[in-house]
Amino acid sequence: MDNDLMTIREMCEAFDVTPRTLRFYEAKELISPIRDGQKRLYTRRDRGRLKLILRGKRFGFALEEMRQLLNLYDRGGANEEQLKRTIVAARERLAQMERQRDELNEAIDELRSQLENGAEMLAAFRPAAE
Amino acid sequence: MDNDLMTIREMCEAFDVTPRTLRFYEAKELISPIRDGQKRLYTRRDRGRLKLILRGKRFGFALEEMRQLLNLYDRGGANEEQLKRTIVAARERLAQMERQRDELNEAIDELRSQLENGAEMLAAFRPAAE
DNA sequence: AGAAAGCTTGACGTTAACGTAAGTCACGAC
DNA sequence: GTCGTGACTTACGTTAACGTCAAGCTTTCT
Repeated sequence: MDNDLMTIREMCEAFDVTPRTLRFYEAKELISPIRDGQKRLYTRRDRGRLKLILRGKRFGFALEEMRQLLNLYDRGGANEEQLKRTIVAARERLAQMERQRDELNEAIDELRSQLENGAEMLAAFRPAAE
Repeated sequence: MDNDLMTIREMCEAFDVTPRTLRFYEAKELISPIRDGQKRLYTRRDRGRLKLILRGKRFGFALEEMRQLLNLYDRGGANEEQLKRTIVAARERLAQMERQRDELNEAIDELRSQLENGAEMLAAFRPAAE
């Protein structure tokens, strides 16, 4: 089982990303595959990190934020203090996401009500109306 | 009542935007204030358009989209055909927004459930866990 | 062995919506 | 007249997350 080492191609297919993305993440120090000559080989650790990175993206975390979180873990995830920071960061993000969703909902309601007014929709786009 | 003409400063305060923003919108042909010498003077029409632009932004419309919508209206909002296009555009945007919100909600639920697991949150950020 | 494939690094390009800096102009105040 | 103030134009800078060449090195197929 060379199941443990994957080429860049395999990684791309497995995670549905482009090679450029993986190299980019590496340049940003988010992952650090080993080298066989000049080729990159990704370990299970890399896959784990990538998985988290992609998940983080779905949460809206920026890559830099994810890097910090991953580093926090590396330097002792067992560390109570570090863990707390991670949790705090996550909580803040959660709050952000909820605010964002609320605003989005308001905008949706507003736009929908405009639409429901049928042709009165025009009023919404009537410049100097009245 | 010079209520009808406003300077760039007054506009900025009234709408909470910077001068740069107004000039930028002008460059993008979203508004077109008249000139008193070299100074810009904004009419009620400009204010109406700006209001719509800012509202559109809250809806997530890009400036270019707003420009098109505003133009549609200008060239005969009374035109049945144009109106339909506007409505279609709005409907599509609405659908987009709803999809976006749904995804956001999923991410929120996911992140929240991680957090609710208290310290198990760590698991979410545990690279090669298990 | 020669060519096609695949990987690599490097570096510039892209998009949106302005920010920011530099140098001019014009006008009321003194 | 000239100083301060505000407005103006022009143009480059910014941010994020890659995309898109370009050009060279290997490995692989035939």
